[in-house]
Amino acid sequence: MASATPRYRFAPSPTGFFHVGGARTALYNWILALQNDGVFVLRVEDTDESRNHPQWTQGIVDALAWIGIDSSDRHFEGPYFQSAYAAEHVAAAEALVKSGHGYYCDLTTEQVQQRAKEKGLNGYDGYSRDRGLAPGPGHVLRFRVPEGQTVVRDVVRGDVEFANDTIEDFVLLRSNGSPVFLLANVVDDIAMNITHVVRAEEHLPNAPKQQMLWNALGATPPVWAHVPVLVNEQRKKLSKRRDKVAVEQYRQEGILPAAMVNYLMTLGWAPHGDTEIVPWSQIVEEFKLESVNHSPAFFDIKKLNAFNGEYIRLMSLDEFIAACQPIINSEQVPWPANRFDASVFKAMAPLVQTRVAVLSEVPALVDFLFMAEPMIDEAAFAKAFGAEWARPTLVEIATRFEKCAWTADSLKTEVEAVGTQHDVKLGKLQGPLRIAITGRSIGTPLFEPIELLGRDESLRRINSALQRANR
RNA sequence: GCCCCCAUCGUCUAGUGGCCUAGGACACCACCCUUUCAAGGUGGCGGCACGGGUUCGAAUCCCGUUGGGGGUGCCA
Repeated sequence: MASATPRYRFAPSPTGFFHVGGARTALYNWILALQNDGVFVLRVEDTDESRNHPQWTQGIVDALAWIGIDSSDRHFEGPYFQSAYAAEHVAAAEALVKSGHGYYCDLTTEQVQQRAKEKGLNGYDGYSRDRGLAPGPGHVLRFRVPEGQTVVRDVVRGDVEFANDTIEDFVLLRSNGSPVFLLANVVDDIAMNITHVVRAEEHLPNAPKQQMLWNALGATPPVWAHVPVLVNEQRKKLSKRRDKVAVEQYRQEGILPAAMVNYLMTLGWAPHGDTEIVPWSQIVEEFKLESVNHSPAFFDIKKLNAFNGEYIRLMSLDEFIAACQPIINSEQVPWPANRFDASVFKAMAPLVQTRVAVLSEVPALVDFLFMAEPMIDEAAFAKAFGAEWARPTLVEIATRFEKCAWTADSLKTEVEAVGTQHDVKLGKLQGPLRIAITGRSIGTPLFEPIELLGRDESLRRINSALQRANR
């Protein structure tokens, strides 16, 4: 038998943002498609056409592109929107009635619950199974769940057995005639020749129902794989309301796509060896669905940031500067655009590169160079000028700065000389100077930016700080 | 209620019966380096949920308990 091209479908719902959990599932599907020369099929899942906001679908495509899933690649197909197949969904339902797998029922939700309660059952009792009702207003179409058991062969979990009598005759068509998601999903998968369904574990309880539908529709069920969900610190499934889940947001804050991808891939799976920071090529080479974990993983932003810091430090200086551009040029930046100086930034870049975990931290390390006045941290200022040596030493530093050579090295030498005279270590002595120049008590090494700032402006800031301290 | 899944340091994981007095990473702590802060280096803290089996031998296999999570819609 000739083996067909494997087709992996990725089916996010159009919620207006792209979930990090979805990103990981997408990555799994994508890697599998690459490994097996298969196709990654993107189908946005919603049977309600009114929710097909093109910009949402585009947002998903963009987010996928950001993590390296390129819609122009030959392994990529789509995007499709589910409701485009609505007619086929209904046709499939009708076929199921003909073949005896479906039947109509006129009970309302309340009536179903009432009967279940009276009989001590869990769900629908099959009341209309043999009543031979015709389609009509108020009639839903239900699936006739057969006797026996359904075994879902799951690549990550092994065989999962469900006793069919614990599965009620579920609804296929609503009383208004519209297909439910479960049916639409299966019909689409069959129509698109999907061979592998790799999705989050929360869908596992639906798998037996879907598998029964595949069979009833005369198709061979796909290979199933239910991967563990991502959870928050409370061990609850990540949700938009409680947790930071939108990949767009991480992107905006300056998480590098490679770091995001690498981190995501260490959740529920691990590359060989003692290092977790590995190149994409190694991930593609080594990843195996079979070795994906069974238990939920906590999405740890701290660790993501640590990975990102690693990736930032792995970059060449030019790459780092290039990566900073979106942040540096964004409107969020505290300095006026016309004061920004690319050559100054370039000179600072090496000092900045080892000091940030995410790119959004970059502006705070260089902003004082591009602003007319540094933003003074009052608490830090008060503390730095609290020492009795603070003002006199800074006055001396200013005096020396007026005539010394204007290079970082000689600036440092001058400050050290003042320190020797007053018996204050450089580490402490630079405190008031740093506040005067940068407005903060921490930051990059000091003398390089002072050199960059120039003699006049540096002296002006020192004197301004001295005046402030005298108030 | 019913069904399903899960269980190794705080977190993410390695581990598929002897290589495990359980390895790595993040976080945390200490020290070194140092111009503050980082980065880097060195070291430290810290775990097989519990109880029964099976076996010469169990983190690894089986059963149970407990604990977590998910599903159970005429939502997707």
